[in-house]
Amino acid sequence: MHDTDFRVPSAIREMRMGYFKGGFVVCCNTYYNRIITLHLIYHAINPYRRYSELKSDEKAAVLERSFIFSGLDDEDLSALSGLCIDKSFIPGEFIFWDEDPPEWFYIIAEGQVKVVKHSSSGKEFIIAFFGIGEVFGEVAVFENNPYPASAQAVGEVRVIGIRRQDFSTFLASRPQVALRIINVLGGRLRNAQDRLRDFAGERVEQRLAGVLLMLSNKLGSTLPFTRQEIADMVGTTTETVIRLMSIFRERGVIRSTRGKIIIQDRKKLKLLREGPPEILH
Amino acid sequence: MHDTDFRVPSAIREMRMGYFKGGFVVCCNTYYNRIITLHLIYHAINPYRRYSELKSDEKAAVLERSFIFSGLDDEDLSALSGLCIDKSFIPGEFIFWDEDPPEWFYIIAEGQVKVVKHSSSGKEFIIAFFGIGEVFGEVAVFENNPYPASAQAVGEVRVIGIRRQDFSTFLASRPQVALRIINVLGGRLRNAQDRLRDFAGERVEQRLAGVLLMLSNKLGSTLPFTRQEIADMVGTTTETVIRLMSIFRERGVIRSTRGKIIIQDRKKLKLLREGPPEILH
DNA sequence: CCCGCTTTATGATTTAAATCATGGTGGGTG
DNA sequence: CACCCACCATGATTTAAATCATAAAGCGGG
Repeated sequence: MHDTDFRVPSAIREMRMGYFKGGFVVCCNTYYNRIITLHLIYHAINPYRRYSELKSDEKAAVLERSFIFSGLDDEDLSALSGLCIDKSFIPGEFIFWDEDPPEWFYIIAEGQVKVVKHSSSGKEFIIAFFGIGEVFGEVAVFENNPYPASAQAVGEVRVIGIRRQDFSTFLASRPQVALRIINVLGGRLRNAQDRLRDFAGERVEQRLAGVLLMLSNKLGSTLPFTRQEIADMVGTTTETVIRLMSIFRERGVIRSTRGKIIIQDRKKLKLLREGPPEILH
Repeated sequence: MHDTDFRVPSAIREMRMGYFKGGFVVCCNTYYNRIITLHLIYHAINPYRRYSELKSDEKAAVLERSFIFSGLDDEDLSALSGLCIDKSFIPGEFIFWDEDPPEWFYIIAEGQVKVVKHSSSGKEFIIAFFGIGEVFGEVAVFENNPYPASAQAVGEVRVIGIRRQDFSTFLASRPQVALRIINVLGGRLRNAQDRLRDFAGERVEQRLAGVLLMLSNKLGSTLPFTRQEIADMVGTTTETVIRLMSIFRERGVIRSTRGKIIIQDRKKLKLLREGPPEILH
């Protein structure tokens, strides 16, 4: 692990006034005669980051692997890859921050990225995980509004970035790419709305089951997450996740080791997501 | 209300048994040897609905008023309006159901539409309200997946519909419309993610304040909703909303009459949304 | 190999909100 | 007009989950 290790929630919990802690600056803000705590978290810039390590054809290969650009012909691909730069990030480093101006649009070449938001009380909520070939930061870029959330590297990450303006002009003359983007956005919107419904109506047990299923659809049956991270995705506390996971384990739904969860029985998990077990009695 | 035949939502089709209760039909379905109760709602079809009441240029006028199509020239507008039909719906009637195949893409010409989802326990959750000039059902259409939620008329509603296939071909050659749609989807995605964060991290009081603010941004300071509807948007119970609204009223944040809420003090509402009052002590 | 730190684990207590219960109110309708 | 029904209101009770507390198990580094 590098010397810059970022753990947000613990640092924020007891904050009242601005201070530095573990690479972060945590501050408070007065607003309408009341004190509202805001957390602005700075991060150290990776001193070893280098640009333009990938050759143009390597970039094109990455672009081609992504859903959005996979339909382009060679000419368009090379034109686009000429616009790209690549950046690498160390584990835990933030690629952009909530409220940052939307300069870049990113495609993941290597590693995984989590997109998070912090509630007013400082709790972290993981909106999404993205893997190789997926894009992120796109909403802000297309709307030309500040990023609506922060993006953080999970493990070593290498991304390809395209400037907002360059991408807009590229897009204006490629309707098929625009249609792909509409597809991606539609899928994400649907996903977000499903989760919304779950949050509004369902119990934590069901939401947990839903998140585990969603993750295993994406990553297979072995999930490299701690209970803490799962809790941040489900929107609950670590203790509650640990308790429920213990129950799941007793019932043979999952197995787990430190920092890893193995899903053993997807059928049972689906049942848990669907209905309250009380119906059985 | 007119009593006529039912249109059966596709989710109901594979149900085994069911019974009526207070306007609902409660169905049971066997699934992995367990009984899961689903509450699905039948509705009457408006027997008086007529098609093609609007003339072509009236349709064009509606299209032009919407954000998505406002940039089109007259030629495109008239081409598009030729593809449209219009339908009217009575209060409470469903325009489409969750899981229905996505045949139509709609623009609201008159009235308001709410998009809802039902949780596995049958509770309704209102995902969004749309007014004149706004589109809905678009996610399903672009993805060619079943509608992810149901759309229900609030009051008398008239919509303009475009067939999925027609719209796709129209879109393929109009990148500027595609860009508009990307914008709209982006905004909705951002909105959904904000709400997700709120649901995960914040207390009901804050979520209620957030929903009231969101609605008043859209509709002005007089909101034509019952406590029940607000509860469905916040994802809580009617009683809780009534209690909190009473407190809000005592504090001078809102006034209300039957089925109507008047926002008196937006600043206080913003405070309520932001932070837990405990910080004061 | 020990020390410190993160993760996992589990019990006890508290609390926010759901649920249950009961009653008032206003507005439309036969 | 009286009746019903949807809406608003409030109290009492229950419950799911957060919070508080404590500790064991893994793992990594000096």
